[in-house]
Amino acid sequence: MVTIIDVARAAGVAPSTVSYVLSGKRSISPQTRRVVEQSIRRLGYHPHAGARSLASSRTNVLALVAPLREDLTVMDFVAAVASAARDHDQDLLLLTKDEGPTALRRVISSALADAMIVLDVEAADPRLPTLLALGRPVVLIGTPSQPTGLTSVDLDYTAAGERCVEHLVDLGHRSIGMVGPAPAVYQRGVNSAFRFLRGLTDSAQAHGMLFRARPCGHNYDAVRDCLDALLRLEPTALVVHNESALPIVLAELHRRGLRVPADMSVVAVCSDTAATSGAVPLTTVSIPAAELGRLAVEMVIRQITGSTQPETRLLPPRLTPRASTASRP
Amino acid sequence: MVTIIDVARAAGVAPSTVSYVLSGKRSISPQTRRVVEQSIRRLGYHPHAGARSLASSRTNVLALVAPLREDLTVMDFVAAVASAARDHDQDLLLLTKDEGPTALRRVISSALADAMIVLDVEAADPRLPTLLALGRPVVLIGTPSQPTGLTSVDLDYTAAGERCVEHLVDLGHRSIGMVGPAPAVYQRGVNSAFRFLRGLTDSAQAHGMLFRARPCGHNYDAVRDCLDALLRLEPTALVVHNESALPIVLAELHRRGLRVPADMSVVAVCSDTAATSGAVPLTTVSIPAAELGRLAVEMVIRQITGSTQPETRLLPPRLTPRASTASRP
DNA sequence: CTGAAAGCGCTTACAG
DNA sequence: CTGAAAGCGCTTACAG
Repeated sequence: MVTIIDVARAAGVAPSTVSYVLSGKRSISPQTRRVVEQSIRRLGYHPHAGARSLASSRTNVLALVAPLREDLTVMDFVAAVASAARDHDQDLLLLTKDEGPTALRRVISSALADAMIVLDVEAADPRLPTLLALGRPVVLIGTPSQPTGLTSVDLDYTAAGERCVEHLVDLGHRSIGMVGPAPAVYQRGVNSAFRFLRGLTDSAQAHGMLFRARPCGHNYDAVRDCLDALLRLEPTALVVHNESALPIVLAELHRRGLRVPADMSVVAVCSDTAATSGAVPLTTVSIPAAELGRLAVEMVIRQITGSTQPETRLLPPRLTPRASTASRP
Repeated sequence: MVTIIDVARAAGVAPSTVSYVLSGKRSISPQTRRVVEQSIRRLGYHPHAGARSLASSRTNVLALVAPLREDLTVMDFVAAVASAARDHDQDLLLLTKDEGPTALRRVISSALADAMIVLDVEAADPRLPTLLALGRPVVLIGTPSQPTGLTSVDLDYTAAGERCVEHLVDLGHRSIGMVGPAPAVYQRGVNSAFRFLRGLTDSAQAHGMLFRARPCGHNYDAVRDCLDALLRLEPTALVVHNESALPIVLAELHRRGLRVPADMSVVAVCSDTAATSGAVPLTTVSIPAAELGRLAVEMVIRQITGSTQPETRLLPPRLTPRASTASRP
């Protein structure tokens, strides 16, 4: 292995000088810098991460705690965080949600990472106290129901609900049904589910609209039952907050002879990919995974480099009208 | 931070003894072991990963190089590798495919990981020479077209193609259409695409069946065109090797008044989740992501701990009959 | 069965 | 603007 001593010898300088060229922590004469950089390149030198971490107590590694279920949105977040991390010269350690609080403690205590980004936080999440106790830089993607003293970023789901209703009001709709996340999601206390529902409900009421919401599993029977229940109110529009159920919902509307958007408008909350891969491009409030991931990395790095106050950042929703919504039939 | 010296002091032994208790690399008296383990627990000691890596030249970290696109199967692989890694007390560093060969060199040279698991290898993959030159433990998930001197695991796609045809032959079908991966997949030279097609083609010919295959993008227009082309042969069965296009294919068959399986049998190559989330549970040859991920981790660890010969391991396909295939109409 | 000590490859005060 | 040296927290021969 090529060490800093090899580079120093090749460049005719002290190892510390090589270190300072690399870190930029003190001024180096242009000639010295040039010679050192040349040697680094010529020898293919890469600093030993462990040695660096031992000496500096910085790993330049971020840990991402993700729920590794089959879910395109999760994949979006992982991709966004990975790419943002690299843009900031950080590597990414991947932890799975089911490893629980002990894994977080282990990773921080053994100096495998400097900071954590945590996806899919639940209402009474057992990792929250641990995260707080660790006293390390943390950013949650998602919003816990209680203030936790931790920094978080999320889509403003309340505003997203309102935005959906406004869009449908503008199109003249008077009755809306909502296909929600699976019952398990509500049981786990995933806050975004409640906030989106709240936004819809309040806004529907404010506009004097008929509104009914149902949780919905993502298998055929669950979707059929859900639609049976919703269609009793004779809605002319459906809001779907369940990416996995989405294709089934569309297939089932079709089966019932309800054309989108002629007979039924559909607004979905999902990734743009999911929205545009079906037969009819869907009007969406998209989950800005790329932006949230990037933001999370930036905020966690700000915490690493200087101390900051815990804050909650909610991104405003953006509704993109596509072919699945139209004026009330 | 709690160090090995703190533990040693608390237990009244030398630091080296604590180290040996942890590693099990020499015999320790039961009393000493007990006292040391107690101190470790009481103090909440976690060895410093960097220090350990520096002293032992082992990181206990595996690097996974994944294509982070929106794809449930990729997610399956990532989840499988992550969980298998933890079962072997390894942590996981996540690299993205688009970081290219330099990232691999960087990670190995700077001792961030001991070994690599690489997904989504292409025919003329620029990472292959680098991987070989690194001389580190590597397992590819997928099969390069040329023998590379690297170990790999994959589904036996040729056999998978044959299996699909046999299943349909048994049901009396005489004409089969195949909805393939996107043209870009063939252009990238993803070997599994060619091998699956080969298996289908050869087997169809051997059974004297009509067979036509088409690559297919995963948007509505592409699917419509693809089906237009395939249906000219009046197939009674479709094999779909394109998870993203799958829901669109089903929707489009429906639109054309073709009932599954009454008018058209469908066999899909995809994850079980994708197969069972639609209105009709699909007959599949499933991609055994969990098994492949686990196997890859085991093989790479075998390489780390003792040297081994490069080998290629192909898992036999398993066809699961579900509701989407039936006897020829 | 256990200890004392060298050494892994860096960073960073200390000194000039 | 640069160097010599201590020290980060482990592991592992060496010794007994």
